[in-house]
Amino acid sequence: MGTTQLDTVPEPKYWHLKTVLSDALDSEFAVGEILPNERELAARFGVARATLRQALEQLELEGRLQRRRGVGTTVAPPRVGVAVGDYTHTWTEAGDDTWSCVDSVEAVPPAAVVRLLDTDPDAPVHQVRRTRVSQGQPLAAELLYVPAASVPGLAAIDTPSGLARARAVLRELGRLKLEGREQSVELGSARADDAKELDRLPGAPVLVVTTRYVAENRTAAVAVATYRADTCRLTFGDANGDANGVELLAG
Amino acid sequence: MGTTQLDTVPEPKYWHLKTVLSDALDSEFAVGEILPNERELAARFGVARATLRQALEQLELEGRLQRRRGVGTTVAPPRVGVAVGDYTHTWTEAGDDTWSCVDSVEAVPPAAVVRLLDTDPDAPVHQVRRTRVSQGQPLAAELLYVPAASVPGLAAIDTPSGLARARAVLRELGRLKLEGREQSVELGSARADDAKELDRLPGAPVLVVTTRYVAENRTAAVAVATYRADTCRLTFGDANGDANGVELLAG
DNA sequence: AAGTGGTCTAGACCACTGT
DNA sequence: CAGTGGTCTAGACCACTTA
Repeated sequence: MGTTQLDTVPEPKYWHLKTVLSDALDSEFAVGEILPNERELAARFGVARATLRQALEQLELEGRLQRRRGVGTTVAPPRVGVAVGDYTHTWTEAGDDTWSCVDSVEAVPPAAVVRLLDTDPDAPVHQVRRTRVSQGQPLAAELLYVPAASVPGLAAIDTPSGLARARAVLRELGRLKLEGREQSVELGSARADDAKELDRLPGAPVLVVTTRYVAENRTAAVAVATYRADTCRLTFGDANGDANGVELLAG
Repeated sequence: MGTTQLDTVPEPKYWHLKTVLSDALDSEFAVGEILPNERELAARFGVARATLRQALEQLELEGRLQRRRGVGTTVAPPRVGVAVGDYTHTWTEAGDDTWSCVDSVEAVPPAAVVRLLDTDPDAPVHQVRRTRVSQGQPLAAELLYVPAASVPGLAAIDTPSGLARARAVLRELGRLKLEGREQSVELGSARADDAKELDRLPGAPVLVVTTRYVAENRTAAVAVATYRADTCRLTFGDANGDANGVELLAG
């Protein structure tokens, strides 16, 4: 298997520390259990606190730990599998694991989104903010960009803004017959507003899912959803008949 | 748009620094250009080097920068879109953007993979190592787990190990008629062996794509591919007719 | 050999959470 | 309030690349 070469390169301390801690998590700790605080752990391992933190950071990145300021470091449960590749809950708003609207405004989208929408760079579009929650835990925050052309039935002065308006946009969007969809996933860091929805600090690692919805041979809408990278595993089922959206890839 | 509230919470220095640097990258630097070194940048902004590094780290995570020890920090090109959701190049080995075999051994897979394979926990399986390269840049390292039952035509003593054996396993695997596939994406950190293939340091952030191949109502194989999170954007096309695997979501 | 980013230290203070 | 994790400093040394 792996290179059994005698490490000519000495392993960094934090890397070794991470391995030791990881093993300890498997054998000596239960999910939800709280670890000794950072100062004590650092002392116990004979390293500076910064070095210990480097190890903890990696373990949190891998979804093994959860750190909360003022509280402590706890052992994280296994990541939740979140379906992002099926059509079942696209615009609907019902059940435990679906999107729920927050609000809506009309504004000019960022340049990156304009490229996908192929609208006028200065043309305002409907922006609908949604969040996805499962089992009480916030999973994702989304910003949906809907050109006015995609919701012709929506009177501009229908409702000024807010939740009612968001629902109105989605209702109109539901009339469209989707012909296809393109998605991409990349690593990002949470913007301040998203971080707030996700109950994380700004800059927290997130998986950014960009979806381009195609209808009538045009881009009907673009969604940019940021999922908590520490707690989520995104699933793209191809031949699975899972009823609800949240399901594990493993048994 | 953004909360225009007067920040009751003072912004961390590294966060503000990141914003400033990000803007500078957009306006004053070209792709591939080399930045001033960390010590000088830190002095220029009047912060400790560790603080500056925290900002650089985030920008690297977002794919804006590329740091190489002994060389310097350069402005990264936009992320490459990598198709992971189509069937075209599954076992084949040809062209610029495909998998190329490295070697193969027979060994007992880790527990997490055993759960997906539903084989005996102690039963060895064929493991094929592959790498995915595009435009000279390594994109991903993969470990394919193939139970002996999926490749009945392969004599156990066909070839001892190495590249020839890897090709033999894939050839036999090609005889199977795939019925479906399940994929998941999650954030991870590169193991030492993967990091070497990806030309990164151990612990570098990666997107781990786990694929379960289904044939004849059984799990034919499981692939665990780790993509460089800094340089890759994974695309899951649903209605796109892109010929080659590497294509942008945007135009 | 010089210059780069990567690791590590031993402190300090701040922001947040609970009681 | 005491205790937690988050930020920040000013140094030091190491590993690596390039010339």
